[in-house]
Amino acid sequence: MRRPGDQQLGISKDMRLRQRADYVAVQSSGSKVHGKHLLAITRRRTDPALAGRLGLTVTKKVGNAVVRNRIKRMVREWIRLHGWVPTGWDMVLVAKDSAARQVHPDDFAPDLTKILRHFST
RNA sequence: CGGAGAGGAAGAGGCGAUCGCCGGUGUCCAGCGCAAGCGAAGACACGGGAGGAAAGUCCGAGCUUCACAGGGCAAGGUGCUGGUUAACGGCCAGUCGAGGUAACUCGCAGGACAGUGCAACAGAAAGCAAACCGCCGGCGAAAGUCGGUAAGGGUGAAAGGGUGCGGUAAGAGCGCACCGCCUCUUCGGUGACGAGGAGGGCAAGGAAAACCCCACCUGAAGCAAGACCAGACAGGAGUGGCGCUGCCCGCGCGAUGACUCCGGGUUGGUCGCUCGAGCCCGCCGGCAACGUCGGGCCUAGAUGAAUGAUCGCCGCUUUAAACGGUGACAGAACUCGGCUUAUCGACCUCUCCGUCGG
RNA sequence: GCGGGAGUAACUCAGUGGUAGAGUGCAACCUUGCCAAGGUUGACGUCGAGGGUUCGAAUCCCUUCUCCCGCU
Repeated sequence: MRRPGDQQLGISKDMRLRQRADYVAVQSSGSKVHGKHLLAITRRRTDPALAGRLGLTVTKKVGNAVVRNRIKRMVREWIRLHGWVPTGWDMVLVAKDSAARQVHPDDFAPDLTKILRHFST
């Protein structure tokens, strides 16, 4: 049971993008924010009360399976500890080649704080 | 002590805590049911959660579909022998050949008197052999010419047994000895083959990772296979056939059906999906690979795809010291048996060679 | 995950055991008052990488790397 006031840190299945159609919808009509290692594409959901959803795209060009998994885990962990995607939004993060050389979740902090600040404007 | 060879086993170092992710079991619970009971979503508790290569997809199988069972051709694969296995191109033991002082390692290791082709250039001649130079003999004053000759030179990757002695005009398996080769044969071995004996008197070269021949093996496709549920849509044209998909035979199916093309709709869910030729220990059989039997264990099942992050202590390591680093190759996708490739730092066992000491 | 295909000059491609070729491009020269076109000549290459078979390998065999395509 979650008590009122607690910060929610878990991420369930309805807080992630899980269908190809969702990715296509965000990538075709969302707005883009460039970072050093990441590209963010954000889009408002139809109902602003729905939970924020995150999708991660790391192509084979970036690295092998171990590298791609590590990038996803680091980015997902940082966002989980910093409030996740705001309610009512979808966001797709695309890793750039330089993301493969990062070794710690905080290495993505400059990009991700810039991206999260974008939601408030 | 130094050098070398063979094999084995384990590893994001260990313990604890917190925040998360994935699925499993149990409890509570809406609801269904007369009842026994079943049990959605969610919450809580308990325990589980990447590798030796999970990789490349190079082989072999299970499983599923192609209506059923079959014969022939074609195509492809394997290739010393004997075992092993569900099967294999794997593994084990041996044979032969090559390399190494040795331990040991490496080998696509059948057939070239079944046939067809190939060998550029060079060279006189390259596959029923052949006389350029040379050597020897006859004729001739000589140039030369006619013959003999494969020991020598030269060409070539390769020149039709090798070495030695005899022999001869010079030579030549022409003769002899040893080695090689071929045929027959004795003994040992399941066999590959080995050890010998007798004879032949050299004809029979290379290459089969050229075609091919021989022996053995193979139906095709693949979990995106395939089965079911829910939902959506709009039909039209053509072909006489279609099916285990290259061909033939045989067989079967077939006009509200089949196939092809155009157009339209969907891109959801459940099952398959993890208990299996499974893993560990022990006895016995076997040189071994492996097998019989007994006991114990349950060990990821995701689907935009889960193993991560933070903190404390200890260990290792870099450094003057650390608040630094924690390693290499690399991430399950139906499941097994192999092969191959990538790779860090240590550890253990056995063997060989050299040196010194006893 | 499964299935299939390709790597040869700067680019596009031939070459299927015997000296690596063509076109475009590049450089120099000729032609022109100058440029283009045309002509002549030239440089161009670890045949993706490693190992093997063969006297000899781009070609045959094995291993490996990179890229591309198809299947829900």
